[in-house]
Amino acid sequence: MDALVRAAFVTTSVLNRLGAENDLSLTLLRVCGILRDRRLRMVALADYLGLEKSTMTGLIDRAEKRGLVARSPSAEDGRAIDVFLTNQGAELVERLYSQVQQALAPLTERLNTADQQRLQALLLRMLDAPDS
Amino acid sequence: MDALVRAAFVTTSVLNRLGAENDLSLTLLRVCGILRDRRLRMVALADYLGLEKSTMTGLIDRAEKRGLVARSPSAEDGRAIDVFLTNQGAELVERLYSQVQQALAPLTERLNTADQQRLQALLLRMLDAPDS
DNA sequence: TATTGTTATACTCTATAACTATA
DNA sequence: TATAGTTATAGAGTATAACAATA
Repeated sequence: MDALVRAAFVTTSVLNRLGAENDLSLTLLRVCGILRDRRLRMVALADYLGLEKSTMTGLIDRAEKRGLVARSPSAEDGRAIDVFLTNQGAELVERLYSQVQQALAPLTERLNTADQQRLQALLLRMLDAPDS
Repeated sequence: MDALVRAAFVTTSVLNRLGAENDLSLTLLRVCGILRDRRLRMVALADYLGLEKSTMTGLIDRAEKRGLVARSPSAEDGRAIDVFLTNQGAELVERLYSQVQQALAPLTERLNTADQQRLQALLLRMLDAPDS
């Protein structure tokens, strides 16, 4: 339990630094990561992040102003707004993705390949297990 | 790598919720956790968290106003200020510590005891390995 | 000169409450 | 009535730059 918390802080700190180098807060980094392969409405995005919808408005305002994401009225629901990555945003996400891999490598490579796979398998079983 | 990041987000979200229930931001939760068994000066605290010392001033101001921590001039260095938990702060930390265990239990208990120990051993080896 | 801490300032993140428009 | 999104407001977290006190 302690190890899990420590690992979370170390990992978050790496993501935080990487975000800062690209002028992204951790939250905006996540937003972009979530939108990598999806288009979501404001409320769905807020639910993903555990934030209020009014908070999303500000986040998406700033990301839109920087050309990373765009808004588009939903075709199905006149009230809803879809959010998606622009080309520029998509490029940034791909760049970030490989930066994250590189930045975490010094950590993960302290384990040999077999142990890395064991760790991943254990984490995934923990994260993806059906609700108990 | 993906699993590590996901685990970090899930764990952080649990800590965040627990902090919010006790009116503590994630950062203030960490400050209290760090001070659990130490007394540190402002700069050392800032280094631990990877924050600027001016940010610490605000954080400690608010924590002090709430009676969780206290400041005291360092005996060794006339410039330095030591920060430590008050009795009230220490009580809160102990309460929080067991809340964290309980809140993470649904997650960790998806693994049997042997696998929990394997996971912890792998994480610790990753976190505590000597610099490569 | 360098370090410790604070202050002033500005911006981001966040929630709550009130509002508009659509369902 | 309920839901989706925005706006207004307020407070916390954060960094940068400038400062005073001490080393």
